Amino acid sequence: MATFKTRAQHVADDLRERILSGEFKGGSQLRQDALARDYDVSRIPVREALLTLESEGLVEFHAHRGAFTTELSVAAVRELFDLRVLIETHALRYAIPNLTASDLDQAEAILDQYDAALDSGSQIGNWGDYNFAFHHALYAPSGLPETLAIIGQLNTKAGRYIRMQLLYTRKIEKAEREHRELLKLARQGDVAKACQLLETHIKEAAGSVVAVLENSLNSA
Amino acid sequence: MATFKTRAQHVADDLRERILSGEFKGGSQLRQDALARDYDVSRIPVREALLTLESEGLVEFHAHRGAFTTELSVAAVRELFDLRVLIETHALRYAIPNLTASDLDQAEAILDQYDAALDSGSQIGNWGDYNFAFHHALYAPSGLPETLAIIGQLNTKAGRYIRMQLLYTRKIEKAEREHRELLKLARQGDVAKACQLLETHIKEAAGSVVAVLENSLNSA
DNA sequence: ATTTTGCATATTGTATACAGCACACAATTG
DNA sequence: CAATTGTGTGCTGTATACAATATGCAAAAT
Repeated sequence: MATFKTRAQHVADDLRERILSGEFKGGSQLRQDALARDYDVSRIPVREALLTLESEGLVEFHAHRGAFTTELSVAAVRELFDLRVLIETHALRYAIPNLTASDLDQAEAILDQYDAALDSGSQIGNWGDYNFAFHHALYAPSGLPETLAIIGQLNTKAGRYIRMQLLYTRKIEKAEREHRELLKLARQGDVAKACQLLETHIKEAAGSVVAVLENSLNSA
Repeated sequence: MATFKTRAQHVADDLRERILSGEFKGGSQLRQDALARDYDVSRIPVREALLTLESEGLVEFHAHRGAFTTELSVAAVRELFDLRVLIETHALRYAIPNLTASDLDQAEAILDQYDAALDSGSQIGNWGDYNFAFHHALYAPSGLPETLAIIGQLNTKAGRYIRMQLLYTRKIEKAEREHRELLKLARQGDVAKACQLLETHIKEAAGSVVAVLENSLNSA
């Protein structure tokens, strides 16, 4: 496959990472010229990258005024996480009957890998990526590509909030335990319980993000 | 607000219409140069338009090979319409308690407007737009912008299939009756029945699209 | 003092020009 | 003859250059 990556895609990938990491506050203007210098490219691939990020909901364009990072809001968190519950349980329901041993092992491997990284004292860094990789591994066997795409979208949009949570709370261990439990239920093929757990898993995450966010917005 | 429209946006809007209308078969290559001449602009806004359409799922980019319209598939129809049921009933559930008299009147006005256009013997043309406008009017009071955005996405993706259905079947009258009925249930505030009807409404549409599509793919 | 009008400037949006990759077909080698 | 490697062409991807718009500030008018 060797899928070639254009400069625009490189810029998009890196810039997405920077936005999710919180380098830019909500509502910051992203000047095309500055970014172009940053990445040592012309403004054209930068514009294309910004368009991509716009479609992902991380950035908004205003004609002749440029691109701004989208604002964070409590309402958006609530909505995004509600949608995650709705759609991810849907995907999980379809996926569980199709899960092969290899699928389950792969999902477990992701958890182990992350545990190892965590024990070695390294920084959380891209926990969000591990988190999504695990969830994705569970849903993928559903054989529903459009659904997976939307789940991916929701997770990139929610990514900024998830990072916030991890930065300001210490819920990772709890999430990890729930992941293990979720995997166990999936292994047993218990659709109802697995979906139930997934629902509370996501809703609790939403709760702590809202707490963090309300705090940070009040103090601002 | 007077939102300025860039050339890229104009091209995107028109091209989307052309793709949805079926002017391009699935998998057709969209040559940037030709489109640029078509719209009398340079290739840059064309590229940006194509990127927008890619994010909407109507087009796919392959590096250095260009943009192609996405392929149609029965599996995609099933999935997209299932998602519509899941998410649109969710939105409707939240919207109904918030519906004001003015909201309901507005929705009804859309139906009347369409009936008038239909009686005057004009072509179906943009029935898809009316259809979406009506659904959107019902969901908007849910106050869930992210959810509405996803519903919009699903509808543009499904748009190609919906047009197909209308072109090859005579189900519009039936759909219109169901719309009236849906509006009535919404007025009564009967969430359960309204969601039930919406579900069968969408599922039946899916069924007839699948029938059309299987036919057309077999004969190809 | 407050509002309004005009200009200056910075930044975006687009056209034009060029570089680079992919595919097809010819040439070459075993 | 088959497989493989060169080479040319057409298109995409990107840089550079230019046009057009929004914003801020200063000057003028009420």
